[in-house]
Amino acid sequence: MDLTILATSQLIEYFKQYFPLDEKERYELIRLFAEKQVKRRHYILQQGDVCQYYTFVVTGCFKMYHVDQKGVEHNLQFVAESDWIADLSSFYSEKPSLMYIEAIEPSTILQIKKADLLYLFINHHKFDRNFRIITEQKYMELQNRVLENISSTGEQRYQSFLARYPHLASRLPNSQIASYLGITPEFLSKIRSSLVSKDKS
Amino acid sequence: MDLTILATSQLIEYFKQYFPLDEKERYELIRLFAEKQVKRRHYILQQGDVCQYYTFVVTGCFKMYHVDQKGVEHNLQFVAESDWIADLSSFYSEKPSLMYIEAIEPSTILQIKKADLLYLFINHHKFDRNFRIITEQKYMELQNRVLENISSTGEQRYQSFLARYPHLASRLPNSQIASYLGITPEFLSKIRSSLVSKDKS
DNA sequence: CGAAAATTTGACATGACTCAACTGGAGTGG
DNA sequence: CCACTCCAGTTGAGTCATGTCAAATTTTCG
Repeated sequence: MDLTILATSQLIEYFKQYFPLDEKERYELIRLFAEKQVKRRHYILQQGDVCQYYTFVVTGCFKMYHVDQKGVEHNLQFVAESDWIADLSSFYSEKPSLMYIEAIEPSTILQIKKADLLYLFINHHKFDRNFRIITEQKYMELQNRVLENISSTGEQRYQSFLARYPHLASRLPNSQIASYLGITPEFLSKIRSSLVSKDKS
Repeated sequence: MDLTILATSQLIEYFKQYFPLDEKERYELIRLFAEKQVKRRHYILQQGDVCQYYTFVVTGCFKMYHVDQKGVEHNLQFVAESDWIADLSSFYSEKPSLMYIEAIEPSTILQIKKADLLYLFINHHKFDRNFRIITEQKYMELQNRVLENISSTGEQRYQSFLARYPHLASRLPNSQIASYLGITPEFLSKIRSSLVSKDKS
């Protein structure tokens, strides 16, 4: 049995949210996306490498992060089922990435190479549209995050993260969430214990 | 003389960076984008209104900001010549916006309505591609900003802003830059004076 | 079960905010 | 051309938010 077809059918379902795909388009997805299993703590991108693939997460969960000069990790994003991940800047420029993309859970992914994605864009312009819409949605999310970063305290950002991404919050260690919020794990721990005492009162 | 054609020619030049346009496409741009003059301190979007237009800035400069419950402004972005501005979230959902978009300088803009933009996407798929690329680039920029927000001090973010957007920094009052960076104007002033004494030594 | 990782806690240090007072231009009107 | 106002920017004192480091505790997973 060809597992790729199973995984790809999830990708096809995903695209149907936006626009129905015809048979030729479905065929191209099956042909151009390669399935891969990734173990927990394994990388699909490491700092210094060029990001070669645009990745669709079928099952599992990843984090993309940067490591600064002091060796501290800063989580830029988490992605789980039916979501996309790539370091776009490295992917399009073909320059070494500053990021790591690491599996937080054992995961199944579908990957497409840059040349194949460009082929898709040129020959099936529906994908230009799909990726325009996907990117616009991610842009809005990111804009929201920036707004919170410049206007809210760590406590407010934490509560907002819990409310917005409950499916992620329950799967992630707090230290990872702290890194995403831009605070230290110690400080997040203090926030959490102060929330507990607020709840009681 | 039709000034719209002059302004639109700048828009056409802008699109040429990505892909050349044929005559029909140029004609559609001229037909669907409306030129407008905006005076300093005037708004093209106010909180509570639906964002009706996707706006291309021909000359001048705008800021998009949110006003929180305490009445404090938080600058989400600045845009100047040959750049785009809209509250995408309100534009696509047609729900009231939480943002203001205000001219910082007397400006000339070109605006397109949602229905006309969708018409463009459907009938000239090159624009799906152009806007996919534009949004991808803005996404990368925003991702960079998030990374700085969660990993750097106010001083580092200020220096990085000066280096990355010199054409904006020279035109903006410091209080506006402080709001963009997520710090108070007083604190930015202290950062600036500490940088001066560092320079001397 | 045991080792390693994650979380909590406390003392202290620093970044950043608040508020209020002061300074120094950039208009504006006489 | 001067006096006046107004607003952005600066400065200082006190405070709050968050970071640092180290140690204790709990949880996770092999």
